[in-house]
Amino acid sequence: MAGEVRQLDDRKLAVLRAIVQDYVGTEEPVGSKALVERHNLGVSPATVRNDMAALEEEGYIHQPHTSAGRIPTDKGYRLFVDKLAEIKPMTAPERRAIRHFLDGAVDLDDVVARTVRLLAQLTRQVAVVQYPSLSRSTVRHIELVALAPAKVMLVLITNTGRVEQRLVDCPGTVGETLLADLRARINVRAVGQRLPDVPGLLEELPAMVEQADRPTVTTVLATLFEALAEQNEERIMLAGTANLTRFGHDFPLTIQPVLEALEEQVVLLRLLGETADAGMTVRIGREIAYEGLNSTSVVSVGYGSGDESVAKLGVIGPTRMDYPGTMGAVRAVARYVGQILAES
Amino acid sequence: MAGEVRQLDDRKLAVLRAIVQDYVGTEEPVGSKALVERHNLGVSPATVRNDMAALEEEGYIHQPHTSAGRIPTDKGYRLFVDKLAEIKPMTAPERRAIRHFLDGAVDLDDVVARTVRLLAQLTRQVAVVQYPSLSRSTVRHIELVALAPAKVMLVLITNTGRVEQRLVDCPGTVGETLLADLRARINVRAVGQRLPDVPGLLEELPAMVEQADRPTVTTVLATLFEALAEQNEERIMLAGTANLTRFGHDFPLTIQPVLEALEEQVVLLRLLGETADAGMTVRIGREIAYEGLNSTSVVSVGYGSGDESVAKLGVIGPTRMDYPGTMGAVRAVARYVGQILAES
DNA sequence: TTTTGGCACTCGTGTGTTCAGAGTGCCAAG
DNA sequence: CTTGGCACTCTGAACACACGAGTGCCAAAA
Repeated sequence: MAGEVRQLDDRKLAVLRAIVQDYVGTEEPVGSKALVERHNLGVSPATVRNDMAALEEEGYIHQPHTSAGRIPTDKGYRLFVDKLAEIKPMTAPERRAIRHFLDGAVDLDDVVARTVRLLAQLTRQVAVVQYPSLSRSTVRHIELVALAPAKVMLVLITNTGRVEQRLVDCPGTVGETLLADLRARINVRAVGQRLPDVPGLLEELPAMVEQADRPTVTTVLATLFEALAEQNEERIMLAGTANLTRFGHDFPLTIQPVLEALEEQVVLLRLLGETADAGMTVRIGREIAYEGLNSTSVVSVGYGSGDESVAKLGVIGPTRMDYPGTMGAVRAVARYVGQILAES
Repeated sequence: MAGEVRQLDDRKLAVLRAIVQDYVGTEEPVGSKALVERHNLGVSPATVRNDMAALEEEGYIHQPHTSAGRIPTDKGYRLFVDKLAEIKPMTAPERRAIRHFLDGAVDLDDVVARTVRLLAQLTRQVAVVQYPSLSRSTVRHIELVALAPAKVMLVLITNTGRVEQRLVDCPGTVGETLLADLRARINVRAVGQRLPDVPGLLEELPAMVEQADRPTVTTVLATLFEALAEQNEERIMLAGTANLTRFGHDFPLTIQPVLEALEEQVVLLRLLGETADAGMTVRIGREIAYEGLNSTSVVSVGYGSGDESVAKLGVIGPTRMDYPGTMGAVRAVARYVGQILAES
């Protein structure tokens, strides 16, 4: 085959870039004449028309009706994002605003709440932030408290500031000595470890205590493991749904499936879950597995306290979105949230 | 004045009722002819027209344009709700479905989540459920745990299953004896009490410990009081926003302010807060204080584990909603949630 | 006094027509 | 390969027009 992807010369790429930029700006199909007027391409409309024909042939753009301008296709946006666009860095005032906005947060809930609102405001789209998930974070402290002779409260504190507690009904009375011993043994092994690794590190514990205490220890550990494994606890926060009103002109049809998708935590979690661990992920239109979101694009990225990403955040908007700007905002916000988490 | 509210005779009321019912069903202005056809009023269209003129005179209905049918005004809906409508009880299968749907809940979060989804589905509108609020509930247990020499974790467990925890930085080292003493004293006084009453009951505590420990005790208590008072923690859960797409035909204009309002937890909290403690509250259109919701109606009611209402839940929909049905669903769901909470 | 039928009037909606403008594709010349 | 010219297509706005639903009013009937 003479090149499965026919090579597009530079000018054609420039034309595509211009089309994307103009269409994102005006929301209207863009014609050859308007193009040469707004961008100094140094060629005539006729030339641009030829290029457009080629681009359409390759599936990067298409026209709604015969006598209309061109609109980028999903494939066109894809090429734009991959090859033609630079992530737009935030301006200094914007960075200040972000910092200022996030610095006021008092606890983890507040950090997430502020982040999601900020992101929605910055991008003027729908923002989604996943709570720092247990499975990626590490143990800061594990506490055992006797509430009654055979009742123990277990508290798990993670490095992301999350606290989980469980009540444990033990098979027999639990002495304060045993509890203190257990507490010490658990913490010395678990603190600083990633949550999924903890069970493995505590396997040997039952064997280390007196025969009589084993059932108790096993019970406590079982509850702890359960708390550690609790994947259901992956929560998500949403903001900016009002921005959906700026979606398109053909309203209810476009917006309803999106609203429905946004109500399904499961869908959103999977959406964020598919984000690459490193770098930013952009999914465009049909690339999105969930059908209801087929006319949207998702820009998402991981964030975390160290270099490690502990959760994801992102933005959902129309495929016709300002990719460079959105990507810049998403990246910047993720960074700052990471810093905030690291500090606390 | 010869009666500031002119008496409307029975037939006029029947006409109003018919207008409301038809308009809710068809979403289109209803004319005199259509009315006599669908409801057997036993009079001619001309008579109905006279009644309509009277109703319009009194402000219960109005016509969008000269040659159109009539639409109920907020005042008309108000009269309908107050005098003309009976709350529609749930059918047996519906009740079974509600019960079945809510019975699977595993914890408080889950109860609220299921409730709000159920309500949205049942009414096909936007549902709002407030978490059982701290201020109405009572203390089940308060726990103090030493995490470090001068660091104490405070855990507050309420009868509604809610858990709040706080880290306390103490002015000096905290001995285990002091902590145990404090824990016992606090619990003996606070357990079973309503949250707002607790501070008053613990006032005397600092005076009961040794001089040297007073700062510590004061600090711990301050944090506890803060947690108790935390009104911000009044959380809300939302579902059914996709139902907004069935709002009206003049889309973005109607829906945007509503979406914005729904994002403001504060607005929703105030909205629910204004619900009467006993009985169901229906607010219609302009009766709602918040401007963005002026073209909606809110049906809300308190729910709780005992006779006591601990929180509110409700539904937000277009003023043109099926009031009897919505009120029936809201009442039924509130009852069942109350039962579920009482059981757990 | 209330109800009813009749009638003229109003006005929104849907339909068809026209027209201008934007945009294209193609072709032949530069 | 680029460009200007040209014929062609198609949308959307503007306009006219007829239809029909619905009204208000009035005089007669109950």
